Amino acid sequence: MRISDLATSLGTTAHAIRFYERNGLLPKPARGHNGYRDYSDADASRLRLLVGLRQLDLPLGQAADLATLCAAGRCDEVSDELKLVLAEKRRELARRMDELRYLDGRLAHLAGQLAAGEPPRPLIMEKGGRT
Amino acid sequence: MRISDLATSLGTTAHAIRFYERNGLLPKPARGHNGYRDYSDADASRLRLLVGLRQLDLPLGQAADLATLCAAGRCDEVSDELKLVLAEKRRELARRMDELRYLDGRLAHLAGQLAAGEPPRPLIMEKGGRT
DNA sequence: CTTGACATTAGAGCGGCTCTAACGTCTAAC
DNA sequence: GTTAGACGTTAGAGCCGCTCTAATGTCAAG
Repeated sequence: MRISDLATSLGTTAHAIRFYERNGLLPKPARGHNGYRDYSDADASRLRLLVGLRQLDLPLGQAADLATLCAAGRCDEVSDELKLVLAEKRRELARRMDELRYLDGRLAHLAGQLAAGEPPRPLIMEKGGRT
Repeated sequence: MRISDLATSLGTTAHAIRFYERNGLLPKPARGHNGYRDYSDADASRLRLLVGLRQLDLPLGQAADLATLCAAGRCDEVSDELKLVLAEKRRELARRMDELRYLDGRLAHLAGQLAAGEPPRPLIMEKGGRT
């Protein structure tokens, strides 16, 4: 299987796959007589796991480590690790959502001020303003 | 006013301020006899606006442009521009929140599967799997 | 034979800082 | 007068995760 077929089938790009390989996150695949990368099914499922974990927004290094572990036949350990990782990820996500909600509140407030012709106080201080 | 006083008073860092200057986003301030940067009140309020806009998560370049415009005495134009920018930003924020919610749903689902001892299907395919 | 789509590589670029190294200068205490 | 420690200066590398480019090679179809 060639690189862009693999990329397409997993919803990523050939560029990204080469990037992973360059950075040692994927093993170097076999090469055809022309030098093109030739991916086995095992290569493909390893990459599928990596891509899947990335889609869960795990850091690339962590995703790669887990994919490696699973490729080494220790998928059970991956599952255990994943339980912890997912829980932490959800907490992080909750924090992030709070931040976004807070920011949206600020934007809404500011937009209201601007619409009413008020000066956006937190941003612009009047020249002579004493307080 | 020296750089780290300014930084502290605006909730940013001396590093960041120098970074802005290096990249032409802020004018070069006066220097004391020792070569230290010496910021005027006008410098400070310009930076305050820049920092404030950054806290609204506007892109740095855009924040700097608006701060420059306001420093040039055209704060009214800034207000007008800001109305549009904020509206777009809120739409972007809404999209982002949707993404996070979707991701959280996936994580929750997957965590449930793992807790039940099921294989995390979208990630790991069985060897002999025919479908 | 040509066209066009694929492949190869190393390396730069993105945003927005953050940090480092290697150095100069100020202030206060002794 | 000297010393310690907190500040300042600079240019440049590092972070993340790609994304894109340039310059070149290979292949299948018409």
